[in-house]
Amino acid sequence: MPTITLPDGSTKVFDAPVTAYDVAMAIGPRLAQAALGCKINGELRDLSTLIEADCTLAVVTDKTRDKQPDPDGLFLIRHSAAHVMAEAIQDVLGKDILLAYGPPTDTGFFYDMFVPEGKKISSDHFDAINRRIAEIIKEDRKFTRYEVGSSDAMPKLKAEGNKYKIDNAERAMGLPSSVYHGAKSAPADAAPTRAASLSFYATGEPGKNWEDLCRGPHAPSTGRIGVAVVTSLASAYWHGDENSDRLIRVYGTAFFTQAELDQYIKQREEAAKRDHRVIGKALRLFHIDETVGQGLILWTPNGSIVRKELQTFIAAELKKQGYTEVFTPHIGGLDLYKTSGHFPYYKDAQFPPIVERDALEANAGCSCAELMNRVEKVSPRLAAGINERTGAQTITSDRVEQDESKLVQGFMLKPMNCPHHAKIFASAPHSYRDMPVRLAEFGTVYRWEQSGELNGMTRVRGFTQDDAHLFCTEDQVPAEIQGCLSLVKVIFATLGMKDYRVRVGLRDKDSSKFTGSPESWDKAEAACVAAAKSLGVSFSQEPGEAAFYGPKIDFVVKDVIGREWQLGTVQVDYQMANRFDLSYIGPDNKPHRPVVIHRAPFGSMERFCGVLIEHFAGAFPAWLSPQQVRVLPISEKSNDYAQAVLDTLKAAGVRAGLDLGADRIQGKVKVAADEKVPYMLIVGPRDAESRTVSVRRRGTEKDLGAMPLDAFVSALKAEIAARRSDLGVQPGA
RNA sequence: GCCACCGUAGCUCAGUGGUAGAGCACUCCCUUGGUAAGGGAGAGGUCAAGGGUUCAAGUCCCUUUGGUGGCUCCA
Repeated sequence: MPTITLPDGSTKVFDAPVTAYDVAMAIGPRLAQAALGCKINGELRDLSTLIEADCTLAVVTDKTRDKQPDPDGLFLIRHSAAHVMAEAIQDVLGKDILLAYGPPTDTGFFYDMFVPEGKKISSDHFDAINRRIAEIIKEDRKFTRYEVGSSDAMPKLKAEGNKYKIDNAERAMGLPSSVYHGAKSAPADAAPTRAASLSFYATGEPGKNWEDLCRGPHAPSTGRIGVAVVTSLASAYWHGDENSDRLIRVYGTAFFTQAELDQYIKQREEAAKRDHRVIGKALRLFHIDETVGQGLILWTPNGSIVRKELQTFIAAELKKQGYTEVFTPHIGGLDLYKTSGHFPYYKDAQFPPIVERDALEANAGCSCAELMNRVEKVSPRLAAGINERTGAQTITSDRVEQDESKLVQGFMLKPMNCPHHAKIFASAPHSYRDMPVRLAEFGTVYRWEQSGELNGMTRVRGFTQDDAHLFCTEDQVPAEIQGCLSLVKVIFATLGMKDYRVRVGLRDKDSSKFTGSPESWDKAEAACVAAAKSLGVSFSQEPGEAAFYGPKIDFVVKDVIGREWQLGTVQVDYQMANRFDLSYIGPDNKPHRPVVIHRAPFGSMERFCGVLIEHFAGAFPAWLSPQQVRVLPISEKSNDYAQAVLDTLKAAGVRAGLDLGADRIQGKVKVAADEKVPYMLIVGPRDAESRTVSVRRRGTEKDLGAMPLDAFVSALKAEIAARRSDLGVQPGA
């Protein structure tokens, strides 16, 4: 006799087990008709689920109460659409395509599948697949769930011979895998549930229509999907394991209506226009040249202005916060990075070392492997020093070369700035009275990112961090973290950036893999959490995500196509001072280890500017715009006055341009608008006579009227000085 | 690094084995026009690079290189 509690708090009592559909029907036939599934005790389930015990139940339809598309409803139809797409693909390309795994995602769904040798799925097949999907939807076949006991299920699957499904089933039942032997094989304790039976979904009648091993839930029938299409292809590894089978991941999406799908496609097209790679090319902000190298940004004059203004702004804020600026070279000796620990542990992520010519000649007979060995080994003295200071076998004996004459010295393009900064700190004695020491540098670093990961300005191989290292006493850590975050807050607020989130990486308390005392960690973690809270944006605490040397705070933003990029980071480091033997003299007249805070709140100028281009869609505020004003004479008759206006603007320090082209004014306006110049000054004979300018602000349809040139200049200068994020200069203001 | 797709004028792109194309930008001429492109002419190409098939290759095949989407990675 289940008593069912509905979302409004009311209850319905039934004297026998009922399905969710029956409950919906009892509420109203129109609801039952609209129902796609249900949530029982908060868990999304099929509409046909039989309810035998008391529970809370919400009927899921295509819309929420406030008439928005229901995410749970979308989840249901997309999960179902994944099945329909898989069936369509097998109909078009053959049953020998083996299905692996097909879940819904935020924007649609995908299905991973194994395409046998000699077969191919390409975008040429999309039309045929989409036609078949539409047919299956039109057939409006019911999704029929049936369960098979574990003893019967495995023979059934083995008979079907799809090893991926067998693997999925074994995982679901907590059995050891009989077919997957990858490194990422699920450990026994990772099996969350041991299902007593397996569920299958037939798209129609079991045994007659297409079916798939699937946990569910699904929409009631294919007709309820609305509209579904296949969108793109990619590859993916089985269980994300690169040593395992490579599968084809087919992406698709589904919506309740064609109009919603059309809108989604339109949104994607609009977003693509904001892409920093597109805008960067159109507005000539940066250039990447294959002869220079992949992932290496050439900052063209326009982009350089944006970057320089940003750096000037950041540098001014740093100065207010008591930072001192330093400069360090782009390379450093190998021993520096052996001391810091960056080499050779992260050698795969670095450009290979630069070895002196003499050393190369002396080792000419060596194999490549032996040469690398001689480059990577550490001298006994360096190893002994590090091991003593870190109180552990940080440099293991197999990495030490006793015969120092065999060691090959060299340099590295620096992957990080901290070793150089540590050496600056160590170059002079420090008293506790001097602390904290805050060393800041727009430091350029180089990392060997995998070629497939490179992306415009957001993932590159050479980039300039807005880096600084704060050398402080243990007590100063919380205040310094807070300082880093208030800097982020000021700059994001100035730029009008609100859409970012914060991750706080905490240690895994059950692990012993961290350096520094637990008390220090607790204090630093509390300080990170408190600082993150103070930002007033969404933040998450992620245990186990700390670096081994300390907790950290990361700032994450999304690009126009929804990919997340980590911008800045603030990391507390209890290890570096040990490795570099850093110290300050305390009030007790004894040396103490400082704590180091690494912080690059905007990550890199490259990534930050890339994100900024998308944030503003290329329409920068006046203070950042490569060209702030363009003077447009109505005709050649006004060229002299236009030139005088330009000279006045330039004398005032404004970045101004002049369009003396043979175009009519309409053409000049169009070009200036396309180039997203903040202010156009249209000048003709009338303006020349009264020494005024007709101001047309970016984004307005017409000019805002004439104003005296001097008034415009002073208003614009004020706007620039204030780093306003919107355009405000207008006549009469 | 892996898989798929792509690379034609400065930019955006047509061109399915038979003489290399368009629009914009650029240069010149006409037009002197008050707010999102007036008109005309000209110039501009090793069709990413290399190799192969073919009487003939931008087009088909192979290799290299770069880009895009995804996977994996990211101190």
